[in-house]
Amino acid sequence: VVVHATRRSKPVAPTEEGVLANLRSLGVRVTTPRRLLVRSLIEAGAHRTADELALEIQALAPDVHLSTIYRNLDELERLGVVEHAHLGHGAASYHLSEVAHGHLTCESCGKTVEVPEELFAPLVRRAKSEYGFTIDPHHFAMVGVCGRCAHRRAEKSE
Amino acid sequence: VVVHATRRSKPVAPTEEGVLANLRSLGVRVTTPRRLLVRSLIEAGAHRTADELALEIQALAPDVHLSTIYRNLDELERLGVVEHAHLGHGAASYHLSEVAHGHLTCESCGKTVEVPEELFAPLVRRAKSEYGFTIDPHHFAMVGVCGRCAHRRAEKSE
DNA sequence: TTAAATGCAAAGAATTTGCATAACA
DNA sequence: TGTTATGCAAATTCTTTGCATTTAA
Repeated sequence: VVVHATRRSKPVAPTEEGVLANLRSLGVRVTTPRRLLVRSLIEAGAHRTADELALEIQALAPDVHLSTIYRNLDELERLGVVEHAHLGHGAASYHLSEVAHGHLTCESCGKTVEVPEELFAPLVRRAKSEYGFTIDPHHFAMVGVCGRCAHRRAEKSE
Repeated sequence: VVVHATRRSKPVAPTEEGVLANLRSLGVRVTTPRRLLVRSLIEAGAHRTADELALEIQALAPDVHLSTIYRNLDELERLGVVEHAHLGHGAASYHLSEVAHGHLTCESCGKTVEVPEELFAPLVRRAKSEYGFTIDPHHFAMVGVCGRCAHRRAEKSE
């Protein structure tokens, strides 16, 4: 479950045909599994594990194998069309590449909030100047506790 | 490999007997596997995967099983003596609980730099005020590229 | 027609669990 | 002595790989 916590001037929403045309231009063949994968990623509008994508795709084409999905996600990631992030202890989450953003994942309810990259700016800046380290703030989520769960916990302990 | 990038007033270094006494006081039995695990964690002074700990421990007591190490790490974590962090795609890293710190892990060379928690302060503050989200900055590393690797890459592309 | 992509089965890492046995307190 | 912890084997979860077959271009 992903809550989009930020309104920003959104890029033109990717379309299935647009993404596929892009793939064709990169010399990648357009196959049924790929078409369905792109479709699921667009419709998801959020993060999906390989397994979740498989379920959606297999509803339309039962033969598409999980390994094909993994292979295609890797391929699309190599091409810069897709990214994955680690939002917690379990499986990786995949989503179409868009405007850079970070992730806050609640340990308690599992929800992930997307936040604008600029929240990470001070951290990124200091890591660079003090440690020479260039942070990629997208790949691993910051984990913690969301407001609702914190509130619920506070009530419980009263 | 962990580079300690920060000098700070360090807490009293934990000793094997100290940690074990603490465990005893918590009603936990002191066994050979536990003693060796605590010893390895202290001597490591750094992050170790369960596997690495197993190798060190099995050099002294070959029968200690990896599952015992996982169970004990879980147990010690529940007691607050140990913490784990995800520094990249592979296995989790375990270390004794100490002063809170964050992790910067280089995707290129795999080295991890420990940085003081205060670097995360602005991010933590804004996540709290703008999204009601309480970040735990220790559990997942920020990944990126360290200065040395960035430098090496820059040279290569010249 | 032919290189690229697929489905399937099987392997692989990391971690967890069930259970009979061993050992701390 | 009575739990608690252990060793072992087997199961689980997530992901990758080898290979014969199919398919897009």
